[in-house]
Amino acid sequence: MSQVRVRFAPSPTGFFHIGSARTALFNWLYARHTGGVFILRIEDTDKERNSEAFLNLIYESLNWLGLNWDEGPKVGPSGGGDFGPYRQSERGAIYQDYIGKLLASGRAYEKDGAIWFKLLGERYKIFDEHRKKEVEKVKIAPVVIEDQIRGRVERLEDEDFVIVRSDGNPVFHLVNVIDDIAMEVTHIIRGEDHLSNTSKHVLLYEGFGVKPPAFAHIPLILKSPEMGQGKMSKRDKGALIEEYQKRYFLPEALVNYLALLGWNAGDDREKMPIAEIVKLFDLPGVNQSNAKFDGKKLANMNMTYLLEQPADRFVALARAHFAAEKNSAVASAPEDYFREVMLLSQPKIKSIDELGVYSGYFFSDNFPIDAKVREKVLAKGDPKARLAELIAWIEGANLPTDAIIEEGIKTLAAKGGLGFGDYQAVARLALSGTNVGPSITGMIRVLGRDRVQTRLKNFLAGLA
RNA sequence: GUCCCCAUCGUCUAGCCCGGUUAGGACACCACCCUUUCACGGUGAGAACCGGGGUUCGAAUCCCCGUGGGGACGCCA
Repeated sequence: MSQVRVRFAPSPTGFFHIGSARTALFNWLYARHTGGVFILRIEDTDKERNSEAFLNLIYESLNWLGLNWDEGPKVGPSGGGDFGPYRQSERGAIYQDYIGKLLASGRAYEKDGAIWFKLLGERYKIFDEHRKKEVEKVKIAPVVIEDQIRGRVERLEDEDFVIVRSDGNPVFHLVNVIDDIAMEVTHIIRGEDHLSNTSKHVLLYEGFGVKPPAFAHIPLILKSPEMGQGKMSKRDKGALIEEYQKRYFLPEALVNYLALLGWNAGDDREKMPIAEIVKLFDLPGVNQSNAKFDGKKLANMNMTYLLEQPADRFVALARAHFAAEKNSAVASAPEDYFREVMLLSQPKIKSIDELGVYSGYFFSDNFPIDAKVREKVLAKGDPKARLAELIAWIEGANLPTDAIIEEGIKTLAAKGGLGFGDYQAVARLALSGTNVGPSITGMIRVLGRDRVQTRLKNFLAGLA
C-alpha cells in the first residue's frame, strides 16, 4: 500500500484555538500511526483577513504542542518537501493550470466575470423562496461520500457554483481540492463542519478525473454548559492555545486531553504517553458525536503531569513563568533558594501560573495577610504565647531537615502539654499570611532562621 | 426554511458492529479516612441508556418515527 499523506490546512485569519489544535493533532496522530507524511499547508488566500502574526502563531502553537510537520513551510526543524510551495498565496500558477483544464474540458464556464463549475444534468429554473429569486437547478444523482468515521453519507448538489471569483481569485473549494490532488493527499481529516462542503469537493475531484481521497470528518468541540450553546469559538474562555502556553501548561497534558476529545484507547486508560496514543490511534476509533470542552478535566490532566515532572524541568518551567511575569523579587532570589521553594510547591499546584500566588511570600516580606484566616487563627488558644515560644525556640534550634524541625516543635509543644497543631496554624499565618501552603516544616527550613524569626517577631509585634 | 451529522451519569466516555452487564471508568460534586494547613492519595455515595413504536423469549445494543443537540447552506476559509 502507498504511504499515507495527510494535511493540516489552517488559514492565518485568527487565533489558533482548541478545535484547530485537535484537528492538527488527529492528522498528526494518523500520520505517525501509519508511518505516513504530515503536511502543513497554509490557506492564506483571503488577503483581507490574513496576517503574518497569525501565521507565526500557527507555527509557534504547533511547535509548542510537538506536532512537527514533515512537509510545509520551513520553520525550524519542520518543513520542506517536494510538493511546495506550501502557502496557497504562492500557488497561483498551479491553480491557473488546473482551471485551464476544467475550462478546456467544458466542466467550467465564465459568467458575470466569475468562473463556475458546471454540473452535468438536466437543467430547470425554479423560484427559490429562501433567497427570493429565480435560480437555475441541475438534476444530478446524489453525491456519495464514503467517510471513514461516519460511513456512507449522501448529499444532493443541484446548482453550479463559483470556483473563481470575478476578481480572479479562486475560492476555497477549488484550491483546497487542487492542492490535495497536487500534494497527493490520501486522507482528509477535518472538522465535521466541512462535511457539507464535501459533496462539492467530490464533484470537483470527478471534474478533474481524479478519484477522491478518503474522508474522515471528526466531531466538533462544543462549548461547555457554563459557556453556553454551540461550537467552541475563539472568543470562549480557554479556547486559545496561546493561553495555555502563556500559563505554562504542559503541552503533553494538553495534547493528551485533546486526544481524549472524540477518541479513546478502547479501555479505561486516559493518561497516556504520546507514543502510546500514536500506537493506538486509528480513524475508525474516532467518535461520531461532538464533545463539550471541560476546562476542569484539562486542569486535572495538567496537574497529574505536573506532579511527575523531574525537578529540573519543573524548576525551569517555573523560572520561565516568573521571568515572563517580570517578577523582580523572584528574579533576584538565589537560584538554590528559588529551586527549594519551587520543589516545595510542586506537589501542591494545578498549573504553573498558580506559583505566583502560591509562593509569593517566599520572595518578599511584604506579603498580604488573609483577614478571615487571621481572625480565625487568632481566635483559637493563645497565639501570642505560642509565637513567643517559637521565637525563643528558633534562636537556638537546628533547622537542617524537616524531620528535625518537626521534632523540635514537638518537643517544644510537649513542655506545655500541647501538640504540633497548636503551633502550626499561627506560625503559618505569621510566615505566609494564609492557611494554605506547603508543610510548615518545609516552609521554615526553606525560609531559614533569619526570615522566620523576623517574620514571627514582626507579626507578634503587630498583635500588641 | 432546506440539507447533512449526532444522541449512555452535569462533562469526557466504555459497552453498540456480533442483542442476555448489578450499564464500567475518568473529571466535577458530596461524605469519610490519611494528615501539620491546603492539596495529593485512599474508601464510599449520589448521578445516565432522550421519547414512542416495532423486531425478538429478551433491546442501551437492530429498524422506523418523533424530539433534542450540532453543523452547513457566500464571488469566507
